[in-house]
Amino acid sequence: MSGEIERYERFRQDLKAAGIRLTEQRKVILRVLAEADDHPDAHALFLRASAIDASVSLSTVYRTLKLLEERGAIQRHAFDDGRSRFENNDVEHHDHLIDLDTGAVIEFRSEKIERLQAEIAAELGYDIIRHKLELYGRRRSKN
Amino acid sequence: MSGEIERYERFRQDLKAAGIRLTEQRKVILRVLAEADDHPDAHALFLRASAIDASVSLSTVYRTLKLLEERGAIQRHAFDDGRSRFENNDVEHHDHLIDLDTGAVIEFRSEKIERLQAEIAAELGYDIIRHKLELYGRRRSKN
DNA sequence: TGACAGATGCAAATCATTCGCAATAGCATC
DNA sequence: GATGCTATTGCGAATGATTTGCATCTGTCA
Repeated sequence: MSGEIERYERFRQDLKAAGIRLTEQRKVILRVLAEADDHPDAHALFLRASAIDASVSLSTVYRTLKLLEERGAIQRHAFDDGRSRFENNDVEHHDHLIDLDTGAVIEFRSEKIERLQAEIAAELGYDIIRHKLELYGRRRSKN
Repeated sequence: MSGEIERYERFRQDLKAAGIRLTEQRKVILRVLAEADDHPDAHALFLRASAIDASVSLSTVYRTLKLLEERGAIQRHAFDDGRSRFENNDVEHHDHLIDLDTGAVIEFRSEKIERLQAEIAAELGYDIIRHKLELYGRRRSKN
């Protein structure tokens, strides 16, 4: 995927433009995030970053994640397992289906559901800022 | 609402049938839950229960909540504010719209969305066990 | 190259929740 | 109604994820 490099560059530009220092640790974390195509939690990202540069601390991982989340560069998800999981925010919006047996996360998107949500909120007098749709399911047995 | 008394009785019967002791503390917590028509967290429930019977501890509130959740008598929700909120499980299934400014929780239900979710899961080869749909929004300005 | 504000690592602090343990109290039995 | 066994309780300590205080370090820009 060349998308990873683009992603990394986007992170980089984004921080630069905001006058935020591009430290060695941040570079490593940005790289790890850019390469991630799963939904890692803070500790997993810390492990991946540490493997590249041992000077990266868990605190900095948390601080950087918060920074990127605030700038809208990544998304934080709170699935039902307690900790937060992160994902690049440059992809098209989608929802998640979590496999209850394996913990696997499958992404999907339904235009119809998006539209219905907006309609429902409007009826209730609200504008949706964001939403969360998670399906928890089991693989359908093929009998 | 006379529903509260029925609810309380249902909790009571449920625990009794399972051979679980009906302690003074549990009675108070069951009552508080039966009376709740909002989505209180553990600490809020603890405060309400303490007001009735000071001998109720936070630990017991947590233990009782877990007990009732496991027995399917109440539902646990993990909105984006970190802690768990609880709600009676005898009401019709519904989803939630959370007011980002006030924290208020509005319940709604859409048959269409329910159906679409099942369709999507089926296409991906899954059966939905449960799902979570939360809309986070702001009151629409009336101009 | 120097200066300084922003960033870092570490350890300690939070916050919600759980757990260990000795003391207590349901509840079935006598 | 008393007795005994075990589930349950309150307390405080432990946990796990995340945040924060602080002394030290390091980008960045002049």
